[in-house]
This record gives sequence, C-alpha cells and structure tokens, in this order.
Amino acid sequence: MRLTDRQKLILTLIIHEHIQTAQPVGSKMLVSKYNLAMSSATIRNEMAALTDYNLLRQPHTSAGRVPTEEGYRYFVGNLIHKSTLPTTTRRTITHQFYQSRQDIEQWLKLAASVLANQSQAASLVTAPHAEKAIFKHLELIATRGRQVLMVLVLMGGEIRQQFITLPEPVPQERLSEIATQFSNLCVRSDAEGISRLRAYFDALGQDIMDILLAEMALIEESATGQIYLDGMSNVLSEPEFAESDEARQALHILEERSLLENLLSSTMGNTDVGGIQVLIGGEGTWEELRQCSVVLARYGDPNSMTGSIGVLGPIRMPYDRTISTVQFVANVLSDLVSETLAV
Amino acid sequence: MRLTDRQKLILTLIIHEHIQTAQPVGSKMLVSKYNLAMSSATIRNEMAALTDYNLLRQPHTSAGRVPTEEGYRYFVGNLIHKSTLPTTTRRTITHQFYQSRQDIEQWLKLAASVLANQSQAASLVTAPHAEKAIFKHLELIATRGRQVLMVLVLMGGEIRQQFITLPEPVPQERLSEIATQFSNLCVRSDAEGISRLRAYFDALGQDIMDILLAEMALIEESATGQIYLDGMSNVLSEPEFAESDEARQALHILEERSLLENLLSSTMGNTDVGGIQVLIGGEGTWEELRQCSVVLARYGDPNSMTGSIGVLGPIRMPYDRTISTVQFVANVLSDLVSETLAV
DNA sequence: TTTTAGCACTCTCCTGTTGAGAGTGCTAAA
DNA sequence: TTTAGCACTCTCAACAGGAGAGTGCTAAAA
Repeated sequence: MRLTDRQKLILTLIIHEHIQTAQPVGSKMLVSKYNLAMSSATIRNEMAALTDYNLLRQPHTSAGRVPTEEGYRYFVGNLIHKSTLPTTTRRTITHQFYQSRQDIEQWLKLAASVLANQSQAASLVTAPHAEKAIFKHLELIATRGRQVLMVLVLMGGEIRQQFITLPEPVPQERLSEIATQFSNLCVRSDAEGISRLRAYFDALGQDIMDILLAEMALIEESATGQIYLDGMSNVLSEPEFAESDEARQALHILEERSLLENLLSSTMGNTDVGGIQVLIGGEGTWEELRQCSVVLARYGDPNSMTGSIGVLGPIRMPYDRTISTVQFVANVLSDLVSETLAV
Repeated sequence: MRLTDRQKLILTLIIHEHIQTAQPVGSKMLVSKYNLAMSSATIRNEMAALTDYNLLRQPHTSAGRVPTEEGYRYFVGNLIHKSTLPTTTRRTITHQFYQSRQDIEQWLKLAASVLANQSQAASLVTAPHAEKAIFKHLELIATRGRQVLMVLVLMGGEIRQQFITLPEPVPQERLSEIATQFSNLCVRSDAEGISRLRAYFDALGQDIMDILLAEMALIEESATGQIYLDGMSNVLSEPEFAESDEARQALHILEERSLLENLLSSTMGNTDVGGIQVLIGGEGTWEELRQCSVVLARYGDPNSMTGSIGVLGPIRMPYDRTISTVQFVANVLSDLVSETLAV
C-alpha cells in the first residue's frame, strides 16, 4: 500500500478534522474549510481509494468518512510530524515538578495529574522499580505479641512493608539486632553468607530468618506496586463515551489492576526508556480497549529502575500532542529519578 | 410532621419500588403488585398527603411519585429496619479477610473491593491513622550524595517516607547512629530530651536534627494518607448516570482527593467508631453530590487509630443493605486493626 | 367519616411521516 | 487527470397522532 502525497495530505486532513469535530468529514467541507486547490470530486475519488485501502470508512452510505484504526495507525506510523511542546507549557510542567516536595510519591501523583490535564484524558503512572529487587535495608519493628512489622527498603528507595507473625514474642532489641545482621548480609546477598549467619543464630533466630527469607522471596517476585491514575472523569466528556456502556468498559480497564498490569507488562517489555508505544483500538488483543488508544512510555534508568507512564483516551485522540506530552513528562521523570535515586 | 402507619407503609413501598425500578411509581401499580387491601384511590389520597409533606414528588403532572431527598431522609431515619447481612455473605467476607495476607494495605484494598462488589457502587476506604501522630521509629538511609531517605514508622505501623537533603554528605553509619538516638528520643518525645540531645550533637548533627524535626512536624499535621477507591465503574451502570455529565460529576468527586478528604473530615468528626453517617443528596452542602448518597462509617480503635470507609452510590440506593454492609465491613476492619496494630 | 368507583384530564412516549441537508458515486465534458 | 453536474441515499429534526399510565376530583357506598 503506497499512498501518493495527495492521499497522505487528505488522510491527514481528515484525521485532523475528525479529531476536532468527532464527526464524519465530507469532501465539500474539506475543500471549503482548508481552501484546497482541487474540487470536492477529486477529494471524493481519493477518499474512495483510501477507503479501499481500509484507511477510511463510511458510517453509512451517504455520510462523510471516518478514519479506521488502520488509518490512525498509518497516520501515527508515517504521517505524524514530531511536534515539541510549546516552551511555556514545558516550563510550567518542569516548574511544577521542581516545586513539589522531593518525594517519589509526590512526583508520580504529579506526573499523573499533569498528563491528565495536558491530554484531557486518563493517565496512568507506575512507580519505578528495578528489574530485580535489590534489598538495601531491613527493619523489624515489634508491634504487639508475636506480630512484627517488617520494613524492607529496596535499592532506589522503594519500600515494602509486611506484617509477619513470629513463633514467639521477641523483644525489640533482639529484632533490631537480627535486622542489622540481615541488612549487612543483604547488601552482599551471597548464599555462603546466609549459611554462615544461620549457624550464628540460635533456633529462634533461625526460624525468624526462614520467615524473612520466605517473605523476601515473595516480595522479590512481586510486580509493580502502586499504579497512580488520574483524569478518569476526562474520558467521560468525550462524545464517544456518552453511552455509559462504553464509558464503563473504559473505566473498568483502569480499575481492574490486574488487567492494567497485564497491559503494561506485555507492552513495555519491548520498549526502551525514551521510546513511545502507541496502542490503537486495543490492537486486536485487548477487547475492552476497542474504543480507546493508549500512549505509553518508559522512564527511569534502564540500569537501575524503570517505570511506565501513559495516557488512555479515545481512539480519536490528538496523537501528536499526546505523544510529545508523554515523552516530555517521561523525560522529566527520568531526570528526577536518576538524579535522586541512583546509588 | 406525623405520619400515620398507613402513610409510612406507602412511603416505604414507594421507596422500595423506586429503588428497584428507577421509575416513578403509580397508585394502581402499587395496589396490584403488593396486593394491598385498599383501592388505588386511597393510595392516591395518601400520596397527595405525602407530597404535601415534601416526602414525595411528581416528575410531571401525570406521572407516578418519586421520593424526594427529604423522603429518603425520613425513610433512613425512621422507617428503616436494621437488617443484618445474610450469614453466608458475612462468612464469605470474613473468610476473604482472614485469607488475605496480613498487611494493612491488602486489607484496605480488600475492604474497598468487598464494599464495591456488595453494594454495586463506588467505595472508599482510608487508612487508619492516629488522631495524633506518635513516632515510633526513625530510619535514615543514604541514597546518593546529600540525599537521604527518611523513613518514619508511626505508632500502628503507618509509614511515612520523605527525601531530605543534608548540608553535606554523611556516611550511613553516622546516619544510623543519629536515627537510633532519635528513635529512642521519640518514644518519650519530651522537650527536655530534645535539648539534651542537641547539646550532645556537633554542628552537623544539630543541623540534621533541625531538618528532621521540621519534617516530622510537617508529617505530624498531614491528614489522611492514601484513599483506596473501588467500583467507580459501578455507578456508571445506574440509569441516573446514563447522561455522561452527571456521571462525570460523580466521578470527579472521587478523583478530587482534596474534596474527598474535606467530605470525610467534616463528616466523620462527629461520628463514633461503630456509628454510621448517611449523606443524602449532598445535604445541601456538597453541590457535586446532589445526585448521590454516601454511607460512611468509622472503624478502628478510638483510643489509637481510626479510619473511614464508605460507599457512594445514587440517591436511589438500597440503604438498608448498604448500611449493614458498611457496618459489617467496618467491624471486621476494626477487629483486624485492633488485633494487629494496638501496642 | 372514610373509602372507593368512575371519569375527565394531562402528560409522556412511541411511531410514522415528511422535508431539508449533507454526502456520495457516476458520467461526461474540459 | 480533473471537474462540473446530477441522481440517489441516508440521517436527522420536526411534527402529528394515538396509546398508555397516572392523576385529581366528585359523588356514592360503607
């Protein structure tokens, strides 16, 4: 499928127009609105060709044309011109980040909020986490009786907490001691060290050690933590989601964490930091996303920790702007993360 | 305003019927559906009276009656009979909680999920937190250069983390030492101890101490942390939210954290643990909630930590069932929290 | 005094019709 | 290859009519 320049122009204009109006766009209208140097009949012929290529589609016989998913895909793949965000916008965003408290959680929330506002769609942001969890610090804090709060600090400042129940009550001093031993060990985390430490402990200490190791193994393989969402109500304002059924589907995706994680992990696997993935209409795989497009990017430091950010909106989405926004926010986050968290 | 028994019955039936059908309910229909021992004309007379009392309302001249907010309020206040959840349901819920990992976060997520599923509406759950933050443990973990991760463990296992920047790099050993000193001090937290500790430190130590104290003060006054939401897409399935505008408003409330916190704090102030608050149609105060009702409860241990849970749904909500569900889940959470977290 | 049957009236909602408008495809001429 | 012209198609909004559901009122029955 090889398009002439004129066909490319017409496809671009139709997509442009449709994104703005959410209406099928007709030949006459296109000529008059854009002052094209050709007649509506010519446009019609080209439209017919583009329809044959499955890039456009008619809702019904006598309506204008609407881009197909294929059409959007061609547009995003071949016709989009990388636009950069206006300087003022960029400055505003950067400013917000550097003004917020120095706290990953704040940054992530802010990123979600900025994305949602800028794109007027739903946004999602996952916390950065390392490919492989590297433990840095362990704390054990007695709460009551045999209940102990285990706090694990991972490389990069990620924190995991978990209540564990010991076989018998243990005083805080003893817990602290065990935790310190463990922390030192973890940094090196060699098998030999573990057996040496085991020999050093008494029976109770060994029991605790086993519990800790089991919990840590569990934590190690656990996937992304929190996913920050924002702007979900934005999608409801789009006309294609006026039917509450469609809207519910879209929202459901965002609520069902397992689905989201699934989506993220299977998409982000082959994306590098700095790269952008655009899923249009679920790409045949994600039934629930048939009405939606997702623009995803990866941020962080590929050598230590990475996370994902993305925008979910209607297929009829201003891709150029959304892509540059997502890219920009990803860069800002990358900078912040690698500045602060690298060790 | 004093209702006769018959009026109470009719009001109850109308509310009951309207909750099921979402339609205005008429006199004839009521008689035939419930086999009432009176004629539709009698019902009509009573309906007219209830309409005078502003408990019912006609969408238009020749439609059936619909309960007003006032009507729902009267119903919830006077007519509702405390129903208990079916034993099987209760057992299922309890089972889920005791089967999940012993982790507050898991519990809260689960609570939100259970509430959303049981009530088929949106649910919200706040983490339990103490009236006054009591610090229990401080950890300082060097990340890079002057960046340090401060981890505060509050009474009850609440964890707050915050990056701070020190005037100069400090080795981990030194940080640990300071943290330990501070932890010991915090448990007692007397002013005299602070000045004694200050005298003990060198200039750098004093600087760090000031930063820590400032951050801790900030943390102390910060309100509720995370709010767990679930079931937001449920509200979209209600017919009153078919108009995406209404739906957006409702969702917006849930997204705008500050609004939610506002709502919770001003409502829960005068609610005891075990008590239930029902907000119907925003009660005149919350413009955005005009279409919604909220059932709120407080859980936890009034002497140490409390949190809130609630369900947000359409005004046309099965109050009896929702109330008993919220109450039950609040009790379960209270038990879990006080079992595990009290010190 | 309370309840009920009967009736006229009102309002919504569904259905069918009609005309305007927008857009198309095709054909023949430029 | 492009364009003007034309017949045709389809949607959409407006309107009218009729069925249905529900009401309020009145007068008779309990």
